[in-house]
Amino acid sequence: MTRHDKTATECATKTPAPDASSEPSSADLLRLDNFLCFSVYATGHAFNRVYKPLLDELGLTYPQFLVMAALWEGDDRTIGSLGGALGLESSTLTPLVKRLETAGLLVRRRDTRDERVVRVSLTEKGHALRDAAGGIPACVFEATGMGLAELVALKAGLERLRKGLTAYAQDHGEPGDGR
Amino acid sequence: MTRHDKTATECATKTPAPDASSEPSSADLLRLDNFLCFSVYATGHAFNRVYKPLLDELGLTYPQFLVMAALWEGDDRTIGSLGGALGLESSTLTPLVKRLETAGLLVRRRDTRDERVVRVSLTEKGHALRDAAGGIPACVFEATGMGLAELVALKAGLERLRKGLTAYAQDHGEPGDGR
DNA sequence: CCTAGATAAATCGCGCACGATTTAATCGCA
DNA sequence: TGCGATTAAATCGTGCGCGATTTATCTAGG
Repeated sequence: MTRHDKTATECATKTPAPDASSEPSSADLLRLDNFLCFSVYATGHAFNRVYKPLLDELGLTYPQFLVMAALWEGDDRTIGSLGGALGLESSTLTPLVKRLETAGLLVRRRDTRDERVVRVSLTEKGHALRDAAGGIPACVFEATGMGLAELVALKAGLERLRKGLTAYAQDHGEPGDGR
Repeated sequence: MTRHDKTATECATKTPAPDASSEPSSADLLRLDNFLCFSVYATGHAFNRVYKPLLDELGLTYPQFLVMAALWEGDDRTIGSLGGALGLESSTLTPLVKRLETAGLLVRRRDTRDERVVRVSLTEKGHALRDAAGGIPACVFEATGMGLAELVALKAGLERLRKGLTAYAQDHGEPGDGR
């Protein structure tokens, strides 16, 4: 109660007055098929369904695959660094990485310089998996049924969107410590 | 074992031979920042972070909000119909809808014509919530930091992509019952 | 030194999300 | 009519994903 967040009502007041008669009604604005966020949400699920059979062969889930990809790019990283790259919290990564360790793909050990941080590094098996995963991008590209140029443009738009949303969440989500 | 899926290796064979010296290497193809799927994945998380404080006021999670939006669009729907609209399984929806019922936003009752199906309909409170949610689209639009035209184009691209991925998953994911 | 605050992971509880299975009702067809 | 096949939800087990809290370690200030 004491906390004073920006409310939906506040935002609504910023909506330009409904002067233009051709403007969509508020009813329309709440239609599911108008939601960009729903497109993103559902496309994420669709990607997952394409990846699943491919990743099953490797014994990975999709988030696990992303962690492995991050490690193939740069080995011997901390949990925090992985979290930064993937946008995930330690509460998500810790158990996920432990599963990858159980699978023998990596090892976790505390940094000797600073015992707080955990360094994650690939095993031989973890490195080897990269070759097995080599065919996946081509598969997924084929699955999109779209041209390379379109996909590149789409990705650029998404990155812009992501940046905007992240900046906004930073400003409006955090409690008012304007540090 | 007996099942014979299309494997990543199979797909990989469709990859043009690594002859062209200017082609991106397989190493590049596995770079995280080249993954469109990662952009989609991370943008979904970013949307969630923007929605969370807004939906907290309504006492909804993001998937719950989508279900409510679907019901605002068309009330008295079955679990299956909701699943079709949102791309979710009954195993996801059943508990989610039960939580919305506990919150007093809707009621579930079995169809008298066909006792297998469950019909979900909004309560007074469920309808009323629509007004409280009215400001959200404007908030989210503001959060994107992008223009309307861009967002519309982005959504169109995503829908095309989703359609492609879904079609592919249908063909390649299902066991070979080409009935 | 040694303690107050900061920092990195880990832990806990909750809610998705799915595949596989189960339960219950309906349909089809001989 | 009756009984196998189909269909709709529900149930179960596993793995994300997050916020809030906890634990362990490090850093600064006195």
